[in-house]
Amino acid sequence: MNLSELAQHLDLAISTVSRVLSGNAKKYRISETTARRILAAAEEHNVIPDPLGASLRKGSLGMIGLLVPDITNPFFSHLARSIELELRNANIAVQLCDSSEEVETEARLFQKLLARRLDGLIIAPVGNDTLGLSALIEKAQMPIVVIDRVIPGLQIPSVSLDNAHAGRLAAEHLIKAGHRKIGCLRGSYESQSDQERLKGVEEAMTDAGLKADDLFVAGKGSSRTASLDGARELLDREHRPTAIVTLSGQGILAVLERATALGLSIPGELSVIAFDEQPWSPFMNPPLTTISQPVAEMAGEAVKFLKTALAEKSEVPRADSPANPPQRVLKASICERHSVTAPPGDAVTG
Amino acid sequence: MNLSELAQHLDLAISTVSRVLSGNAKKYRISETTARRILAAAEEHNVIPDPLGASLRKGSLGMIGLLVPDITNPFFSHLARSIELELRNANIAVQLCDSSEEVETEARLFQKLLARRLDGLIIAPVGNDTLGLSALIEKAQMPIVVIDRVIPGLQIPSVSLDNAHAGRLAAEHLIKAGHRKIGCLRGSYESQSDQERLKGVEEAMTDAGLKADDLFVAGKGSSRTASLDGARELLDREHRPTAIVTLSGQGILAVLERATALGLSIPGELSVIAFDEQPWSPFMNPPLTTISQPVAEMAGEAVKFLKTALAEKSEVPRADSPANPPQRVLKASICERHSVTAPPGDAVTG
DNA sequence: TCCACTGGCGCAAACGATTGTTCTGCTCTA
DNA sequence: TAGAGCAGAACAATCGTTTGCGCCAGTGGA
Repeated sequence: MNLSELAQHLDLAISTVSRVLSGNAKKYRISETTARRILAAAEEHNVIPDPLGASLRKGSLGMIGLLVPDITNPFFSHLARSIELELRNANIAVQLCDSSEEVETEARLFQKLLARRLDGLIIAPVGNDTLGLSALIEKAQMPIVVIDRVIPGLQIPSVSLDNAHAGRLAAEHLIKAGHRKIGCLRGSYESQSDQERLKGVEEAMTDAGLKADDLFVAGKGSSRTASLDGARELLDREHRPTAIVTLSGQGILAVLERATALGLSIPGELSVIAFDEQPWSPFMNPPLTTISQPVAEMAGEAVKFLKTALAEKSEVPRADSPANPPQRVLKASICERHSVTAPPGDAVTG
Repeated sequence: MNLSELAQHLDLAISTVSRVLSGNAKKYRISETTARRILAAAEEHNVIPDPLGASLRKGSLGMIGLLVPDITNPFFSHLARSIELELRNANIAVQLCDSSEEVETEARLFQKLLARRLDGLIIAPVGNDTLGLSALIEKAQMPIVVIDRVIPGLQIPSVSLDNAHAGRLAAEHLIKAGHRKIGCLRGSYESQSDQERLKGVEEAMTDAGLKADDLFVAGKGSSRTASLDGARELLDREHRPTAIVTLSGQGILAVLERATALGLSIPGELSVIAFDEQPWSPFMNPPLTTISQPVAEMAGEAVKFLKTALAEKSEVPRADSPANPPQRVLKASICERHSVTAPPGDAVTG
């Protein structure tokens, strides 16, 4: 039963019913009596205004899109949960899209989300701009906030991690423990986060007087097999690195798997540091030293940015260009456990 | 720019534009020439039909709701990903809702989803029916499929695990290894899955001639602290169980944490089996013996059921009662690793 | 007596598409 | 030459709300 039927049933105008049911009774001076009558009848016949009609009229869907590379990755599932929770209170629904860490899929999904005319978008881009995602974002007439990455030269609100700092954090910890040959396992080759983290590692090594030869990099994808190939590339060689940083996702599992297969003891023969911190990190074998991102805070900031963007959109646009879009960069921290020690045959202690 | 503006611009009727843009040009005998002209102009002015108008007219949103207890739980995030992926191909979007394993929140969200007039719903209920969710489901005029649980007496398509069998699987494995005193750590107290798994454990123990006294049960919630309390209850006693099954979620982490704190070696002094299998299970300390659910298959079945339900809905309802709703029950399997061994002081071997 | 005011509500125009029906010219055939 | 038949496109109803505006009746003041 819809509003007009209910109105007819009560012998009232549909407009009156609408005003009461949307809680604007007094604003439009509907009498107590009528309001009650409508409310009661609505309750009885289980009538709730169809949001579709309302959306059409109001020009707002009450829903935003969330595009992540992999909802299975705990970082993103935590992000998703926090975001959904926060937006729920503002009565905004969340449409979920998972790009499987593929840039083409990401681009396709982005288009689909745009076509759906949602109120806004929170997007955690997979990686670089091979497919011109940033151009798409720029053209889109829709509040968008980018999370986990900042797109250079793009005037879009973003919340991200200082990835270079995070990489540096890991590398400095290893260097301090005495390591000279450090390996890095990338996730997706296109991941910009990984590239920046790698840069941080390089800087720390340079600062410590190490050379480019001392840095080993591998990894061409985030799938299990791709990670395993990368781990093999790093470990199945004569002069292997004495420590490895897995730059994202579940790379750490691949390293552990390969090390186990080779009979390498961790941290005795190989030290490891993993992105990101997880609930089970303390219970791995050995307990993992990890780099931890402030997930909840990132989600909170993203939602805040989105809300202000939504508000600005619904206002009359004062000037053509709004104030500089807010960009927030957060810092990671290190969780020291037992997967890092001095390299074999080294007497140096942290 | 919308269709009518484009139509005006081209000096054509909006209906013609609509038909071409929705790909029904030949069905309505629009000439090649006109079709091309429209397509080109649409491309140029970046016109895509607003799905809102279409939805209103067609009475279908092209979106379903997915209500899970905790998207952060790998079981559900995998589920979500599979579901979203499969529905994407059918051009159906997914709205995500996370009930935080709280029955009240779940009920509230369920109402909200109903109010949104989505095309359908996939719901993985938290637990029992204290709040009459099943009644709500029954009344709802909307295709719904229930996943991970079957609601007794409810004629609704469902995909679930044979939880009793899964519990039995775990218990039998422990009994075979020589254990006589078995502990179970529940997640949420209301979780029906956990209750059924527990029942399976009980049955296996009865079958093996063990008594009710030999079964220890604890756990009042799925949060980290609640789990930890449960673990404490099980382990901080004189005559503690020699083996523990964690019935869901991340209970295993709490058991490991408490065991570590108490200096209990696993599996030497305490054997454990965990629900569910995870990518990192093999790399825990010790590598975990787990009970594994066929997640992808469950998601696939759920989507299949939902699709047929959607199709039936759009058809003319032939009879008042459709055929018996499909209910599929899948079996779990056990992944044997190294967290189970004979109990201390026992010579029995598997 | 008349006017101004206001409380209470109805009218009707959007919002943006889809689709059954109708209308206008043709061409073809008898 | 006229009726049939068809291609091509326009008309208009419809989906379910929201909301600016207008209408009517009663009340108080002048």
